[in-house]
Amino acid sequence: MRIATWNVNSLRSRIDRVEAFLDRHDIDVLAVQETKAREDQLPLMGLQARGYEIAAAGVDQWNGVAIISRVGIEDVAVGFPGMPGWGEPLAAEARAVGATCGGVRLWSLYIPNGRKPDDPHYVYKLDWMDRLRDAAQAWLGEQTALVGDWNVCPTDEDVFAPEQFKNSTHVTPAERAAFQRFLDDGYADVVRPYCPGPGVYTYWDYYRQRFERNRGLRIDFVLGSPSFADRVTGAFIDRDERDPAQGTGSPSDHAPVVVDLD
DNA sequence: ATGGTAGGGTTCCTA
Repeated sequence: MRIATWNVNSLRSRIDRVEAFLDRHDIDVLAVQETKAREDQLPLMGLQARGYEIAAAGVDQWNGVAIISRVGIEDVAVGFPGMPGWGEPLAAEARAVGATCGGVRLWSLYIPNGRKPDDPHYVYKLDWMDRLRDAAQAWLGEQTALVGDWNVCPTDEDVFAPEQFKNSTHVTPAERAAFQRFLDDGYADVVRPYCPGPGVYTYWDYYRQRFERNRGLRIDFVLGSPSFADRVTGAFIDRDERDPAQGTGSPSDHAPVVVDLD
């Protein structure tokens, strides 16, 4: 089974690239973030024609997430118990959707950006991560994958210019500690062993030709529970999908991350 | 300290 995660920065404007990506790499399950579409706006026709089903966090928000699967989608959950806003009508901005696909419990996540370290959104980000951690501890015994845009660079090696990010979100000790706690609990970054750094990123800002100069960040991760990690046989970051010179239409600012399971 | 690009929730806001 082959799974992937990709912050597409609008599913509607990226649908041609998404469909081409699914075809090219023979993807079974794709978790997407920043769908920027209501449920009634999702571009389903091409996906359904390819045999995929979709589970989306059904609110009107730019941070929306979804899971696209051709190996079944069961037990869909919008948000997780304890998530800030969980159970409320808008489900806390729909930053998390979980489903069981082909025996794997997959969570498509958009961790709050944080905006600025002195912004209330930064406090919300740290709280959100801790609440996710609380819930995720209960899933360690299952085949669980926490995938998506974490908006955290775990080490200086994951930032093209650490000195430029000194007073920015994504690299603060508190964010790194919040990320590290998932690893301490037993979740593993299953991609890094196959994509060693430095200079390996998943996101490049649109401006200043950051991609062309490989000035990026590594912020998209697949964290696997032990029984999930045991099944991983390979992984890669599809940099070509971030290349404006390749494919149809403009690219997302993130590249997809692909993981193979036995 | 600022600005640069992309997408939508648009003539501004978020990333």
